[in-house]
Amino acid sequence: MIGGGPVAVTLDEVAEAAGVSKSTASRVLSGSSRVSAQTKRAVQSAAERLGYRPNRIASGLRTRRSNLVGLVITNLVNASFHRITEVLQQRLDERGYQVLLCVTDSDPARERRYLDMLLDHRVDGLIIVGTGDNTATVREVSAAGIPVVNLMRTPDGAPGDSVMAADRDGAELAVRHLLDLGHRSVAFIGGPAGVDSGRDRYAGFTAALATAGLEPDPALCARGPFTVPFGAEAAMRLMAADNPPTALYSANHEATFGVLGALVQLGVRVPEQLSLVCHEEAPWFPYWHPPITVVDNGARDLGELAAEQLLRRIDSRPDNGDPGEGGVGRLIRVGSRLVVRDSTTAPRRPE
Amino acid sequence: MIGGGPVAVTLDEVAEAAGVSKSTASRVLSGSSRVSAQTKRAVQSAAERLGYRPNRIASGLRTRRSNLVGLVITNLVNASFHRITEVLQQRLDERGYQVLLCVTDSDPARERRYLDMLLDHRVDGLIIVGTGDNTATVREVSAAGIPVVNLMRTPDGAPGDSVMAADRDGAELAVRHLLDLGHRSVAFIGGPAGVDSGRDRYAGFTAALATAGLEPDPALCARGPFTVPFGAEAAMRLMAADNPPTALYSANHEATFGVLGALVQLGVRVPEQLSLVCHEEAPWFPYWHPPITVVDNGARDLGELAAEQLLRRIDSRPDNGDPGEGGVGRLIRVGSRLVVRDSTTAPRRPE
DNA sequence: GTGCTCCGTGGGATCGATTGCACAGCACGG
DNA sequence: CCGTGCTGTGCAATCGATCCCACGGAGCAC
Repeated sequence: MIGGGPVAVTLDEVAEAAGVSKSTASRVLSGSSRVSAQTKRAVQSAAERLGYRPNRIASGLRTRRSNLVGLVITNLVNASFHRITEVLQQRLDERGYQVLLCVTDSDPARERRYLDMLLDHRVDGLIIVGTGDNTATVREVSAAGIPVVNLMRTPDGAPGDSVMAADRDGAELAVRHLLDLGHRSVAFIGGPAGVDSGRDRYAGFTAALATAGLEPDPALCARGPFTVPFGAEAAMRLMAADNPPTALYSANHEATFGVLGALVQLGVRVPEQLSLVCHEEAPWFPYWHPPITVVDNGARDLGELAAEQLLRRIDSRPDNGDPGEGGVGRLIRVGSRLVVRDSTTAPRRPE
Repeated sequence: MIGGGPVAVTLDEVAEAAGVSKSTASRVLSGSSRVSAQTKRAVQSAAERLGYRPNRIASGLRTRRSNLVGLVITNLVNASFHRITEVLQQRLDERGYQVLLCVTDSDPARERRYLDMLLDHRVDGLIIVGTGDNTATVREVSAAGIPVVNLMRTPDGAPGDSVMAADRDGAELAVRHLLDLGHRSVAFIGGPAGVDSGRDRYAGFTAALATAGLEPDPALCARGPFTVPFGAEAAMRLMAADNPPTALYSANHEATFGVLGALVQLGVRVPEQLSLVCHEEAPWFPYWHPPITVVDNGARDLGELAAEQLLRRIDSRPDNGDPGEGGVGRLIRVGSRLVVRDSTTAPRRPE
C-alpha cells in the first residue's frame, strides 16, 4: 500500500470497536477492576482483532512507572560481569522490568552522564557497579525515590543496598589452600587499594598468612590494575627474582592471563615449579593446561540477589511513606567457594 | 526531612520561576526555536536553580520517539557478543539512544516476548541477533515503521538491513593457510547448517579445499552446536580415528575450548601433532600455550557498523514518506582477517 | 414503597512535555 | 500614515493511557 504509514492502534479505537468506553477497555486490558464477563470478551477480541499493543510510554506517564531499570556497569568483557548482566536481565524481565544498559568503561564522566540520563528516563531502579567518583550523583538518584543497589563495589557514602562478593573470605580460602599444601613463599598479584575487591582480597591474603604465622613479603606483592599487561609484568618480575615464590595467588582473571602468558614465555611449569590460584572463575579455566584452581565468587548469585533485592525495594516503595529509610542500606554478602583443579600442588622442596 | 517525597520539578515550575510561559521554557531547553538571549538566560538559570530534569516519558509521548533501541541477542558470554554489545551501546549513546538489553538464550519463545515488549515500549530501532524462528514478528516490528538491523545472522525473509561477518571468506582464509603449510588432511568442527555462520563457514572450508583439488572427507567433518562439550566430543572422535587429521579448523571459540581440553586429555601436542585454527578471536588466545592462530571476524566493526546503519535509518525516517522501502534491505559485510600465531605449522610427515 | 448497598460502566481530568497557530510589537518601505 | 514582514512569546490542543468520581439499576431489608 502507498502511504500506509505505521498507524498504531490506540485504546480508544479498541473501545469503540468493542462498543464500550475507554475506561472500561482499560480496565479489561490491565485487569484491575471488576468487569462483566461479556464486556471482557468483547474488549479482548476487539483488541486482538485490531492488533492492539498498549503504549507503555503513555502508560508510564500516567502511572509514573517506566518499568525500566538502569544497569550501570564498568564493562562487559570481564567474565563475571557479562554473566551477572545476563542473570540480572533475566530475573528483572521475569518481573516485568527491562534493563537499560550503560557501560562506563570506568570513566567517571560517562558514569555521571548515564546517571543523569537514567534520571530523565525515570527508571524505577538502579543497579550500579560504580567507579566511586559519583556518589553525590547517585545520592541524587536515591533522593529522587529511586531504589539503588550497589553491586560488587560499595563506595564510601554510597546510598542504597549492596550486594557484594565475599572477597576477603575467598582470598583467605585460596591462600590457606596454598599454605595447607605446604607452601611458605606465596606471592600476591592483585588490584589497587582504591577498589573494594582489591583491598578486601589483599586483606584475605594477609589474614591467611597470619594464621600460619607469616607476614606478607613486600617483594612478593604486586598491586596494580586488573589488566593483562600488569599481570604479565608482575609475574615476570616475581619469577625473575633470586628467590622466586613457589605459589602465586592472582586476584583477577585478566591479570591471570598475563601471568600465564609470562609463565609460558619464561618456561615456568605449572604446578611443578609454581602453584597458581586465580580469584575468579572463567569459562576456559577448566580447559587450560593444566586446569586452573580458582575461587568462584558466585557471579550467578550476585546477579540473582542484586535483582531480587532491587525488586524488593521497588515493591515496597508505594506502600510506606518514606522510600528508602526502612532498611538503611542492607548489605548482602555472596559466599565464595574454592574449586581445586590441577594448577596447585605441594611444593617440590619444602623449606 | 519527614515526608519530603521525591517531587520532580516540571517544566511548568521552571517557566513560572523564570516568569515565562511553558512554551517558551520548552523552546529554550530543547533549543528548537529562536528565543531572546535574555529569556534564554532566565530560563536556564531557573532550570539549574530548581534542578530541573526533563521527563523523557512525557516528551516521548508527545514526540513519538522513545530514544530507546532494542538489542535482542542470543547471549553475552560469547566473546564476540559482549564486545559487540559494548561497542553498540557506546555508539548509540553518543547519538542519544539508549539500549534495552534482551538476552534470548536462543529461545524463540523468549525472543518473541521480547519483540512484543519492545513494540510496547515504542523503541526507535531494533538490532537483532535472531534465532530465525520469529521472522513474522520481526516483520511486524518493521511494518510498524521501526528500522531493523539483523546482526551476524539474517534469517530467510527477515526484514531490514543486515550487518554480517564475512564467514565464508574467513573460513576459506583459515583453511587455505593450513593447506599452504602443506596439510592435506584437514578436519572441520563447526556449527549447525541451520545457522548462517555454520553454513557459511562450512562453505568456505569446502571452497578452500576445492582450490587445492580436495574434497571434504565426511569422516573428518563434525557439525553440531557451538558448545564446549560438542567441541570436546568431536575432537575426541576425530583424533581417535585410525588416520587422524594433521590440521583442524574449529569454527567457534566455545567449541575450541572443548577441543583444547580434549587435546590435553589425549596428550596431543599443538602444533607438532596437530595444527589448529579457530574461527573467532578471544582475549585469551594470544596467551594460550601455544598462542592460537585465529580468524578475527571483526567484532568491533560489526558493532560499529550495525549502530551506524541503524542510526542512518532512524535519521532518514521522518523525511521520506515510506519508511523502509528506500533501500530494500542493505547488506553490509565486515571483512575477516587471519591472525597467525603458533598453533599452526607445517605437518611433520607430509603425505 | 422507601432507603440502602453494591456492581458495572462512562465521563473527564490528569500525567509533562511539544508544537501549530495567533498575536503583539517593531522596523521599514512606499 | 499605513501595509507588510519578521521576531519573540503565549494559549491551548495533543500524545495515549489511568483512575477518581458519579450515576443508573438491581437486589434486599424494613
